[in-house]
Amino acid sequence: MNKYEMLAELLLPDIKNLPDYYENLYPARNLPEGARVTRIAPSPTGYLHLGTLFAALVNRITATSTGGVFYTRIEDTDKKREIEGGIEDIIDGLNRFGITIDEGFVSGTNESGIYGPYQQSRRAEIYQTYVKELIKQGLAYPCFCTAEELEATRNEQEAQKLRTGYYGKFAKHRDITFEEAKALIDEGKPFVIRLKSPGSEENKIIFEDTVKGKIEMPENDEDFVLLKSDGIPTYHFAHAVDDHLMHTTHVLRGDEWISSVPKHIQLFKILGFKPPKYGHISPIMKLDNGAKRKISKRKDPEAAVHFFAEQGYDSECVINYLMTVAASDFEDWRRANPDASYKEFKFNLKKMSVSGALFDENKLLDVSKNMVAKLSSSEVYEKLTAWAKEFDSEFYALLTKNPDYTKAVLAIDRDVPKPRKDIAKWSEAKDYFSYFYDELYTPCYELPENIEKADAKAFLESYKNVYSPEDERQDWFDKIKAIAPEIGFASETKEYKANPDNYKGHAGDLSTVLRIAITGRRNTPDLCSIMQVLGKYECIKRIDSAISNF
RNA sequence: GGCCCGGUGGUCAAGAGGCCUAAGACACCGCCCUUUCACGGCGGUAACACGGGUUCGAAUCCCGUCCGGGUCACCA
Repeated sequence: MNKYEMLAELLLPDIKNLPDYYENLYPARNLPEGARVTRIAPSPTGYLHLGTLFAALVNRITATSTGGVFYTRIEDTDKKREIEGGIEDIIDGLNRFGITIDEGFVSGTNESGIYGPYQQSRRAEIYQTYVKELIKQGLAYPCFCTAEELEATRNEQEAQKLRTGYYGKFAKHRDITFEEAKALIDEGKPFVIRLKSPGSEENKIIFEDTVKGKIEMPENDEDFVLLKSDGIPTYHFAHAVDDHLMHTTHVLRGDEWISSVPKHIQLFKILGFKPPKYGHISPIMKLDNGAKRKISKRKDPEAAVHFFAEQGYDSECVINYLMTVAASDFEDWRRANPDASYKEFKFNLKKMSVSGALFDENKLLDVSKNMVAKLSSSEVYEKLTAWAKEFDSEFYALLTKNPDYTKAVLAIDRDVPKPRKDIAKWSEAKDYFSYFYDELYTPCYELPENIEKADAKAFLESYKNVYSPEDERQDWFDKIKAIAPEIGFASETKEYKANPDNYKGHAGDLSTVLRIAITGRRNTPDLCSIMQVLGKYECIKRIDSAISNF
């Protein structure tokens, strides 16, 4: 045994396997040419974040459009930050948005796949096996520096305006001998394992980022930590080992990782692994006091994906919105394929935006409106009530008290060739449909400026006498037109426009009066249908009330 | 501060040296259609960060400046 081998035994005495054991355990995937294997590796430190959802979408769609595999792996190597239920929250959250997972944690805490375990805290032995091999080859070594010592050298570097970090002459234990290490271990000193970086800052590495293009950076020369003192790897090391063993072809992650690519590439090289292709996704930003900044968990409610559920955005709408952000050609495709699932879209990483996009709620609203307008009234009923059940029990009770009535309400202007684009998110529905429910309805008797109160009253008085709840559209409007001349209004809009001075207004204005009397607002779906749904008793009641309140 | 990445209308963006008098979408405004409300159609306001090159020609290539973002942990 040479010195390095002795050191390896001293440091990791319990590791008996050789890397080959794992290389054989996790054989190459049997996939067709061009199939991409992607993954998302969240750490269970909090609720599902918008950025995580976005990254998951990009990975998912990349795998599906190449016939590949998308899997999840839990990066729980930092026990301090872990929160209870974090895994389920993220995995189930993904599923709720229709992101299906082929392998790894597929739902809740259910794991599947032959490349597991898919949780880093249960893979310690695997990482240690590879680290041990590195130590044997003199490519890794123990470092006994304390946090204070590290802090001190950093201060020193800053004072001398030098690059901070554990490298070169600042790598105190780089050449530690077996004897020195043994003495320190016998004293019970904790240690980490660091890489003995063969890199130099003078050298440049160039890599082709699948979304950002060619990137050139100085080679890594830092002896960064591979294994923490608890024997658990850092992200960098776990990434190299896992993505190699799980045969990931494309690592698509947030661009905050871009600066550690030199470390990663170096690791793959040293370990003798073939590096994956990297694609760095720009974060979704937010405008804050005129400045663009990455959306933040702490400050922005919309950072938590839960926000969208609460607001009543349909999960599919959110995904479609995210697709417009992810792929600049998605909207064109959507126009050409209005009814297709986004999953059929041929996604191309190169079409991704290189700079971070601002989160645009208007756009989300628009995407949602268009999608909700396509829903049938029974689908709307299902989704609306499901939402209300979870987030607005009072509204839910109202909605479900008389399901047939609610369905009739929702059917207005809906199951038709050109549906109304009105609701974008379910939380808007309560106000939007309020006049259908006495418990929610607050009348408003404000007339437009061009209509006199006396005329409005006179019209309503006449209308009340001819109104019949059975009237279909044509009859319904004919009655309004018939009354118009009696009170100085034109029955035809054209007549009025031809000679505006001859009339007080036109039949359209009178329908506005009726609309206000019945619904308290000037903008609603088809009034005739509304009156049919409301029924005679309610309509007469509201008309009477309007006559005395105008 | 070092190292990276980016900068086209209010927002998302197309754009790979001449097709750019710069597309499209959202938002906003106007008009038209219309038996109400919508839907729809048409149109409008509005942009290549700045300065130098290279070139017959630059939004596109190069350099610098400025601005924005990221990163510099035993966090991921």
